Amino acid sequence: MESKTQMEQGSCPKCGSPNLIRDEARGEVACGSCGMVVVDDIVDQGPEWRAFTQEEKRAKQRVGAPTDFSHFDKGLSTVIQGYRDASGRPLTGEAKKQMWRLRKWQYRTRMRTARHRNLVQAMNELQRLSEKLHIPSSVQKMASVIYRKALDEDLVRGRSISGIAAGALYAACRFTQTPKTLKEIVDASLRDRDEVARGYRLIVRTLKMKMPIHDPMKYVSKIAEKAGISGKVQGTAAKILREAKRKHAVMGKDPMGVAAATLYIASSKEGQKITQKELGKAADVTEVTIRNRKRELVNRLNLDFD
DNA sequence: CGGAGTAAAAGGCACTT
DNA sequence: AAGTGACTTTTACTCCG
Repeated sequence: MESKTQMEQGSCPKCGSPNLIRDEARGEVACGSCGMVVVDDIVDQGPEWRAFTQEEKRAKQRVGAPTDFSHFDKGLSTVIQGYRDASGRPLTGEAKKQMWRLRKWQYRTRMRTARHRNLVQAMNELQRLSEKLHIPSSVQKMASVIYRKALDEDLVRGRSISGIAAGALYAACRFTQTPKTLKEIVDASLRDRDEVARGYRLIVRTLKMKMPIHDPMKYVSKIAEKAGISGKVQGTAAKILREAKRKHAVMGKDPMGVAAATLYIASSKEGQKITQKELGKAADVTEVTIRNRKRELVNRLNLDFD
């Protein structure tokens, strides 16, 4: 990841130095002399470009850090504190009570706006990811509900919004059996695999989500479409897969590999041969994996295979 | 070239410390 | 968060038709 920094117009409000540095990667402008962060909410939401093909998308894609709202009040807010007046005398009675109420409300509104800003950012990220990955809006909605819950459970504190958001989206996909791999989401995300996976795991654990088992069936049509395989072959593949599931031959294996292998068997059975290489490319697995799954399936299901 | 198969390296994941 | 161990996939290679 590249971290671009450049000089910025203006001067530091704290020390007056004109030596301001703009850091794109962190999304902030800081003073080069005293280090004070002057602006920390440079907006960098989704991409400003458009792409019409996957290749173009991949080529144009860059990585940039999201807006950092860790200082949601930009360090400028005043905290009403102490029970003394301006000249240092202790407050009494009515004034003290009033002060307490003020503080309470200030605290509440502050929390609310913090939460609100966090949500705005998270929703933007969910929107961006969903669009990029062509995720149905119902699933996106579910992801935002999950994110809200995660926020209420205080799971986001100390972690990145985009990481938890990507985790929530993956959770929504798994829950609704939407065929998206973790890898796909990670590739679209600003965060790395570890972070997204961690977020996902955390969400599943704390929200006690009961995930349906990863069903290779869901990937059959997806891979078939990508590889240009006919519906007839898909049907045959589905039949093989059902039988395989009945014999518990698919557990613990990469669902993509299993789906690709059944499609391979089905297509040669139907006389519409497709190479393992092509199939592997569509399913994002290697030929070896397809071979291994294929061998396993042929053995377990006693299929006759030339 | 497409495919079968294998050993070794590398990659998840569920677990502990 | 880093280490461990069982397990899976990938890499790289050989051999076959």
